[in-house]
Parts: sequence; structure tokens; C-alpha cells
Amino acid sequence: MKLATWNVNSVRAREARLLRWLEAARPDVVCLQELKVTTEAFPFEVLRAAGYFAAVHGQRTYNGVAILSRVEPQDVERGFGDEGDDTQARLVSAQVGGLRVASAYVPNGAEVGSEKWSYKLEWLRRLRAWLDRRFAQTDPLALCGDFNVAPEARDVCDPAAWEGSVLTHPDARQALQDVRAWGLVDAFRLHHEEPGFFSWWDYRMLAFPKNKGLRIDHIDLSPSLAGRCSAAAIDRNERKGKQPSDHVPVVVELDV
DNA sequence: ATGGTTGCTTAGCAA
Repeated sequence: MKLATWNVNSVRAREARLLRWLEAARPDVVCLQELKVTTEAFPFEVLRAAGYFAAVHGQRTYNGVAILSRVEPQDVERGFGDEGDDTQARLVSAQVGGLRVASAYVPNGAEVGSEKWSYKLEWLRRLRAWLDRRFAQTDPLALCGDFNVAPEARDVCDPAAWEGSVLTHPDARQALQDVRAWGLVDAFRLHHEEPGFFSWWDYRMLAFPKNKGLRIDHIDLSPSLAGRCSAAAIDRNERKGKQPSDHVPVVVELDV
């Protein structure tokens, strides 16, 4: 199974590129983030024609997440289902082909110390609580998405320049580590040790041509799936050409 | 040098 995650930064603005990429990469399952569209206005028909079902948790203007799958997703769950804030569409999960897949759009956090920053850290705590509540470590689970955290210095183009940012702050890294301590493994790092692999480049300041990026999009696997992950890659080419997203797809191959 | 760019929505916010 080929499983991917991609923050498309508006599914409507990216529709042509998404369809072209699906045709070229032929993934079985794709987690999308930042749809920026309501569930009602999601392009179900065009994706169905391309061979994909969709489990969608949409929202107007901001956020919005989905799971595309060649087999029909079952048991779709939207949000955490906890007592916390439920106004931002940032999590959808579903059963696809024998495993549980989650598409997550972790809050960016805006600025360290801001209300949005607190919301980001709290959201990551809720994510860990959701894992504790909903799954056993033996379950085949893939948590995919824009985590808005570069886990280590090797995931940052210029660690000194990015020190203390919302994407690299020790508190954000610790919050992600607390999520992963449930029993998740960063699939990309199973296959690549070296620095210089990025999944996001700012639209501004010629960040992509200068390769000033960060690796903030991740596919995290439960132990049983980690042992079945035969390859991982970042599709850097998708940042090239006209009207790219600021993020590119991350792809893994699972022997399931 | 709190700059620069993109998307949604329509002037300002979010990233």
C-alpha cells in the first residue's frame, strides 16, 4: 500500500495539481490538510472519477482535512470527540484496507506565548489523549499530516535562524514527542538519517529556490506498521512549476 | 530590515 500525506493549501486552488499528482504517483491512500472548503463544497465527484473515495471534515476558509482512498473508508470519525473546542476541523480518521488512518492538521501556533500557541500545545495534548482513549499499541495505525513541528535540528534548513520559532520551539517538540511516546515512529526517519530533507518552504523570500525549508509533514506509524514500512520519500518536485502548495507530499510504502 | 507571498474573501487574517 502506498500511503501519502499532503497539505494542499486549498483543495480548490490545487485541484488540477492534485489530480495530476494522483495520476502520476497512484497512491492508495492520501491524507489531505488545509482544504479551506466546507464538506458540502468538497470536490467529491472529480475525485471519485479519478478513482478515490473521500472521508471529509471540511471548514469554510480555514483548516479542513480529508482522507482519499481507493477503497471506501469505513467508520469515519471527525475531531477528537472530547470535551474540548470542536470549532476547528483539524482531524479526521477512518478504517481503510485493514488499518486506521488519521489525517491531522496541527495548529501552527502563530507566535510563541500567544493564545494560538497555547491552543497548539493543548491540541497536541488532546491528540495524545485521543490515542490513549481510542487505540491499543497493537492496532495498525498511521497518523499522518501537517504537524507544524520540525522534530529535530536536522529537520531545519538553518537551525540557528529558526531557533525559538513556533515550528522548532522546545515546547512544541516536547509536545510532539509526548504524542509519539504513545508508540508511534516517524516513518521517514526509518529510511533517511541525513539532514536536508524538507516538506515545506515559505512562499516568501525565494525560500524554495534557496532550499530554506523545514520537515513538518509526517507519517507516524504504530509498531506493527513500522515493521512493514519498506520505503519513505518526500516528493520535492511537487513544489516546482506553477501554483504549487507551499507543502509537498510525503509518501510511504507499507507491506499490508 | 516584523520584510516577503499565497488563498480566502473582499481588507484583513492566517500561514
